[in-house]
Amino acid sequence: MPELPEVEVTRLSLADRIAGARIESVRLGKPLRWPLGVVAEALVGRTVRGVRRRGKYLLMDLDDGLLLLHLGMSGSLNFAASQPPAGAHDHFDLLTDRGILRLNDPRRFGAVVYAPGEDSAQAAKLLGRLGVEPLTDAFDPAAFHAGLKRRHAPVKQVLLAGDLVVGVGNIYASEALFLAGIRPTLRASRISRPRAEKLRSAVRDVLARAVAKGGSTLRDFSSADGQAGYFQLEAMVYDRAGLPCRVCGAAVKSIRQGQRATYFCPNCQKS
DNA sequence: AAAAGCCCCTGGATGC
DNA sequence: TGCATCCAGGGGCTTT
Repeated sequence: MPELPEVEVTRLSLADRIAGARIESVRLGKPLRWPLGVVAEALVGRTVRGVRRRGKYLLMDLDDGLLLLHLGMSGSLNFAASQPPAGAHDHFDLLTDRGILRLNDPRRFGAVVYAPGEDSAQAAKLLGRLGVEPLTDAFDPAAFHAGLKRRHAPVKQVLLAGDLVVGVGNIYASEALFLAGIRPTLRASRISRPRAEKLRSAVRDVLARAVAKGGSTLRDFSSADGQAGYFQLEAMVYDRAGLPCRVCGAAVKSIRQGQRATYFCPNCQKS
């Protein structure tokens, strides 16, 4: 589920409502990617200052420290005045004086990490390897092209890796490459400057439009106020294997790259 | 340094 | 109906 648009939509649906909330208690379900353990007690009494996003991480600024949330493959947040009894996949509740923030994550690839201060080694390690934010001016054509030049892997996998540019997951990588007319298997280093600029624009365009549509709800994503996303209805190639390309009518192809499905139009993306 | 695999986990869809 | 197999929006870690 959650690529940059879904995480950003979650943030937008949550930030204003939770800002200023005082944490009263924490409920833990099964362990997520890393067990939060007794550290949960350190959260009690803290106040939430705001919510930022870095790549696919949500960063909750506290009056003392930082709480990192990652939705993994199947996670979603819900923030409401009250919550039903915790279900089998509700693994983290933050009970505050403004409502309860609940993380539901069936596959448990998500994570909650508490960074007590600026010096949290774990947080620094996780955030330190992240590439540039695609929707900011820091995502500039020259640097992006130079980064691609340095990589010999297929461009789809370079986009997914997240160390050059963050936030592009499996849906939006295929979509951006379609918009740019680039074959996903093309080695990143072989992309010309003009095509790199086209790809940069495509990445920004598809991510921004997906945020505007509330993200993509493939099975169960919803924002923190329960809204589904609708961008999946506009997908040009993702999950459309065998169906006609919306531009030229050729059959969309599906291949596997690094154990993930990739979709492209063999006619619109010749190289 | 970069690339390629492996693995974490659960549930839904498909096929026999 | 039951059971096995494959696949799914991510990414950290280990091995080449």
